[in-house]
Amino acid sequence: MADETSKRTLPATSWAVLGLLSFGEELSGYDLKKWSDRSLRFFYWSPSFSQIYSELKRLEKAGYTSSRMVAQETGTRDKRVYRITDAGMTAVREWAREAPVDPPVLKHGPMLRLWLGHLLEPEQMREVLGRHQEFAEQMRLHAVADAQSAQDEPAWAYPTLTLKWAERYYASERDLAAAMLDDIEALARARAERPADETLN
Amino acid sequence: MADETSKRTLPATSWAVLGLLSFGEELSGYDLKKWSDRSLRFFYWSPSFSQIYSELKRLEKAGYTSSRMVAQETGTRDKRVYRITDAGMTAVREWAREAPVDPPVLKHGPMLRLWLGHLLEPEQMREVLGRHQEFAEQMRLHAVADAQSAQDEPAWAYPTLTLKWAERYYASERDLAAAMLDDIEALARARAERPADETLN
DNA sequence: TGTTGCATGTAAAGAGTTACATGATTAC
DNA sequence: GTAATCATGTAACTCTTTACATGCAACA
Repeated sequence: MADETSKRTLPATSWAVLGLLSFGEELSGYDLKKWSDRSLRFFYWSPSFSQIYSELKRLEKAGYTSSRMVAQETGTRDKRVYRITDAGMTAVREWAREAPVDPPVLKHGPMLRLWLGHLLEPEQMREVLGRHQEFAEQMRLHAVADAQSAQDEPAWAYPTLTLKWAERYYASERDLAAAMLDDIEALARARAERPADETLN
Repeated sequence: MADETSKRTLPATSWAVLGLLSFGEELSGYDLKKWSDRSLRFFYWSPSFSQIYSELKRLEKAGYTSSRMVAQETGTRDKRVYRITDAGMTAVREWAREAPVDPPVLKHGPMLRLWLGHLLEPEQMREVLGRHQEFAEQMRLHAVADAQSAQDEPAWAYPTLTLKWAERYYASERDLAAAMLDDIEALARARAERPADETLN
């Protein structure tokens, strides 16, 4: 209920936040940001705090969540916790089952640089790829750690599968960088043998 | 020259468009969109026409490109073609060499769905992954085809390397989907043997 | 005393998309 | 005739981030 028309027009990020609540827990905006950083982040980027708060407002307006203030015994500022409603559960289930799946979007900063290899020194290309290997390995390790802390919770079975996917994804990213380092070496050797082609760089 | 302060603040998309021009060709906005679809798209999404036109305006204002109108002999509407200036070449080289590399950003629609597996039927998960496999394979084939049409052009050596990277990347995406299909089967079997855990779904 | 973590939110700006408008040419 | 391709651009809108504001508690 509440605003029926907004149902179809919610952006994917709203559904992601509602999805986080669909596991049944009562969470604050702050909690949601943390959960998001440990799950969504590996395959769907993590929204900023401010966006999470505005998504929560939108979801509540749509009747998909309800909230209440909780006084903190320890003395810190009171917090507002959110819970998914029946209408929200119905809506997110319907979205998950019926909405068209958005194609994956990749904005790969390191590749954008290497694509402009004619403007770089070979050493700079190696550095970009080396840093990317480290980044990918770090992400892989975080995915492993987060998957471990969720294991054996039946409710988290599918999130755990996506973390497993992420672990393999970042392992592949790391290996793809290594393969490209080899390709760059091969290209540099070929150019050294036949240096007539130096039209650019 | 022109607005020195805008140099550092240009968004990555501006640099991507300027990068497209850094290979030396004189191109129209329409051409740039096509080039973008055959290269950037595989690792950095392709901006819309309207954004390309506004980026070109911004780049010209910054003094990084110059343009001229060209009358079409065949009778179609006149077009405006853009060329990179010396200042633009200097700026894009400096950006490529010195600006911090943005970390890769992934928004993986199919994984967002599967992460909400508790809201889906197993059949729907298989369908999402099956479609994703097809998507990945199509992207891989496009990357192969585009790499082939650029081969042996020494100026396109690095773009060709990134297309090679893309070919492997999409092959990996395809294989990762297959691995996840197996994981889902294994999970379904485990649940069938021990159906006590049906707390959700 | 200063930093980190918890906790929530507003305001402003920028990035990027979709829809729309226009109009000629070519191929079916 | 009508669909597709070439070709450029504006307007409105949405998404998303950054910077800022506020304030307590624990810890070093």
